[in-house]
Amino acid sequence: MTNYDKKYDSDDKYSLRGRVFQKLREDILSGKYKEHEELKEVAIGEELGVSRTPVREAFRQLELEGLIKIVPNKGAYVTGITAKDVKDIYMIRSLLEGLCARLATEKITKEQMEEMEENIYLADFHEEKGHLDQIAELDNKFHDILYEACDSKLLEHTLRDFHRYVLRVRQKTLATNTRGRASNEEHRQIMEAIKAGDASLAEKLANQHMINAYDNMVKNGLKEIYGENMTDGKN
Amino acid sequence: MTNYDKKYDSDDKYSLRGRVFQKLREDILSGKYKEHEELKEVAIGEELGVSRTPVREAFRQLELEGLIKIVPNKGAYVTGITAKDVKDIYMIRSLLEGLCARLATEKITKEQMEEMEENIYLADFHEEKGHLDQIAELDNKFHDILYEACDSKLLEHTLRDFHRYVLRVRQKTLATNTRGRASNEEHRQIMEAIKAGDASLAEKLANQHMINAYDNMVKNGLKEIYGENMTDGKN
DNA sequence: ACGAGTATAATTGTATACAATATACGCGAT
DNA sequence: ATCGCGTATATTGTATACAATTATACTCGT
Repeated sequence: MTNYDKKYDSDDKYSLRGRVFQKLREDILSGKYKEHEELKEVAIGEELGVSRTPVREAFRQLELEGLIKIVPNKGAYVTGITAKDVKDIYMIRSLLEGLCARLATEKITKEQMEEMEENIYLADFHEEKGHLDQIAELDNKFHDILYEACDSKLLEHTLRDFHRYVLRVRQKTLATNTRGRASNEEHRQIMEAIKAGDASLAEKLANQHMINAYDNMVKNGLKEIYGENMTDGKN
Repeated sequence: MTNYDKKYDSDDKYSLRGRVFQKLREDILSGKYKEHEELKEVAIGEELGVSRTPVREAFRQLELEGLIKIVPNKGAYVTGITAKDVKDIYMIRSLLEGLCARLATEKITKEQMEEMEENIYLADFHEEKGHLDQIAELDNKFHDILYEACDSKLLEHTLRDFHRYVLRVRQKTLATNTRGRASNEEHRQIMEAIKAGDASLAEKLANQHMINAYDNMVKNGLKEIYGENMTDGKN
């Protein structure tokens, strides 16, 4: 019997392809490669000291993650996120994070619950100290815990994708204002609803948490960041 | 200025990689390659008359579509769908198809509306005649139209992914009983809600449409098909 | 007969060579 | 000057060669 169902990271750190994939994803999300920039196989291969083969395979993965777009016989381009895309993602996430919280209410383990409480405690601490990087990291972590707790591989995977997709935008806004405190307070309420076993409440709070996050983004600078595309998202 | 944002199929039909990708996807969904079966690069390359290179790249894409799982240095295996996966997908789809219908209510074009009405009309016809294949195809088509009509690339893409993912299961059950008629009737109600501009009703109906589809699957044979994994999905 | 260890084969991972395609440039005609 | 066209160049697509890893089979000792 083979062990096909063992848990392997699809982006393994040990193959060249995996390393290239991770590096490029990091560089795109961090903004090293800007929107619509063309990624050339040889250039990236030389920069990382590998041949085109693993680079090309990494490209295929990046494309399906939505980070680049490959045009046959032409090239690979970093995908742009329009303001409308961001709005759509938050609408979708609002529903799915709600579902996730609802499911987590019944499925969460004691360890995960503790991790969640610790996360909120730590976030409070760093909020007081004004450690913006840690706050952003803990915010991501909270959602990761929630995704894991819902006990649905598919939902977890889907939410992670969307979450990652908006990281570029989210980090900038979370670090520039007082949303951190409010966000953590909402995390606390979600956590307490889950702890109390109130699935409906947890769902509703998670729904609203996303709506608030989005509203905040719109208020604080989404327009500047993606100004030229804002017309699309006017709706 | 480059035309990076033009619409190209990510699975282009003209490159070898694209053709391999489509062929393998088709073969997996149709059941030619069974669950947990190992796909070997050389074997598939020879069968299709191509080298390993395009096959390997197609594999990367298939993995991110969730159809196969690549274990580093070992091989590529067709992923199994557990009963729990199916349940999760329908939960997710219930929410997202609802969102899709809601958005479509405001965004649908006259052409799409007509296409939808025609779809339902045709489905009625084939239902009378008992043309099971056409019924299944029209069912898929209805959802495709709806996805397009919501005017959200991301939501459309997400829903298409899930839809495709359960095709293996869905076809079997839709073709074996009287769900076809009920399904088309629900399509009609959704369509009329959209036509009447009642977004909330359209959303609610689409939600329920998915729940009904799932319930029907459970009643009619999901257990047989994925019997050995049903315990996971007990919930 | 059984298991450890090792050689052998099969398979994937990576690099390179070659082919096809798209882009850029230059040259000439108008 | 501008447009058309052909050649040169760059870039991606594919095939093949080689390296590394994993699976298999066999030998040998007990």
